[in-house]
Amino acid sequence: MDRIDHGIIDRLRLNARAGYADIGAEVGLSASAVKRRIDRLVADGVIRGFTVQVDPAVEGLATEAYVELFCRGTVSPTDLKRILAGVPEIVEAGTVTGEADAIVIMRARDVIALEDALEKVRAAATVDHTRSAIVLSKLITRTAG
Amino acid sequence: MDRIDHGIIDRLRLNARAGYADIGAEVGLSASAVKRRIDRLVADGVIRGFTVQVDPAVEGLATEAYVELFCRGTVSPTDLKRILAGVPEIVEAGTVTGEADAIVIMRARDVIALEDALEKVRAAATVDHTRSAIVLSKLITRTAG
DNA sequence: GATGAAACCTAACCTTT
DNA sequence: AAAGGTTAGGTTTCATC
Repeated sequence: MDRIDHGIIDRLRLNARAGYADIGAEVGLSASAVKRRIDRLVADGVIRGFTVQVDPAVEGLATEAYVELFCRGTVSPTDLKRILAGVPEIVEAGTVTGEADAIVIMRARDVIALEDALEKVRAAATVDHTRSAIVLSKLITRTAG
Repeated sequence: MDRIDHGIIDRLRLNARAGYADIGAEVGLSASAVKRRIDRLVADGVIRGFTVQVDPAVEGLATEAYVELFCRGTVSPTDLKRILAGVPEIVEAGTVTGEADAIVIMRARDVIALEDALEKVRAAATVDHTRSAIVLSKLITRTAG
């Protein structure tokens, strides 16, 4: 993982279908040298895969929300994980510093479906309450999701 | 967006570098028909781009934070977008319902780098203050990011 | 990094509905 | 018209040196 590997990954991030020669021109390497590096990055697990970014509206997952989770007493990350794993609408979740115990990102077809999913989270005995912020307009999306 | 388009996207999701002929064999179309459909999906904005999934640990972006943004007066989503677009550490951002004007997800090497990035956001005249929650442990990751 | 054979992409043209 | 198939060329990939 040197400077050139990072350059190659940056290029692939912008366009995973770019040709080896094009990438090589950017990072100052021949096409075959670029291919050897990419093959190695994939073999080593640095690159996990090549994927496509799709308009969420088309996917039927237009409604997104950031949800803060507040629990009763002390809950271990393992317990939280078990509770959240069963809700497919949860796209991302993590324990956090600050007031809340965890922050959860959810995606669903519409607000109704989102509320249903939220109800599943709230149903857990350890969950005291939640605070949701529904996304109105997406400003930046640099993840593949 | 018929059944075949969805099939093509599913294939691309698994491997964005797959050849047109390979995809065609899966969905029952010739290579050129597949290319025409993919070109159309990109032109129509259904496919936003092709990207790479990288092991976050290797990338040195281990530290993540959810940041609530509070602005002075009224700020348009367009203005917000302009402010946030210049900070590469921002992975996702959107305007939201509730108290905050926007929620921003950031990723950086460590807490120091995160603070630097946060400072760049705060530097904007329209930003009044921010409230950050640093991720302690990731519980669920269903996005490609 | 260069080479050459094989595979692939791409655009033009033709056929089908 | 709109969508798919076929073909031919130029280009890219990929193993080998």
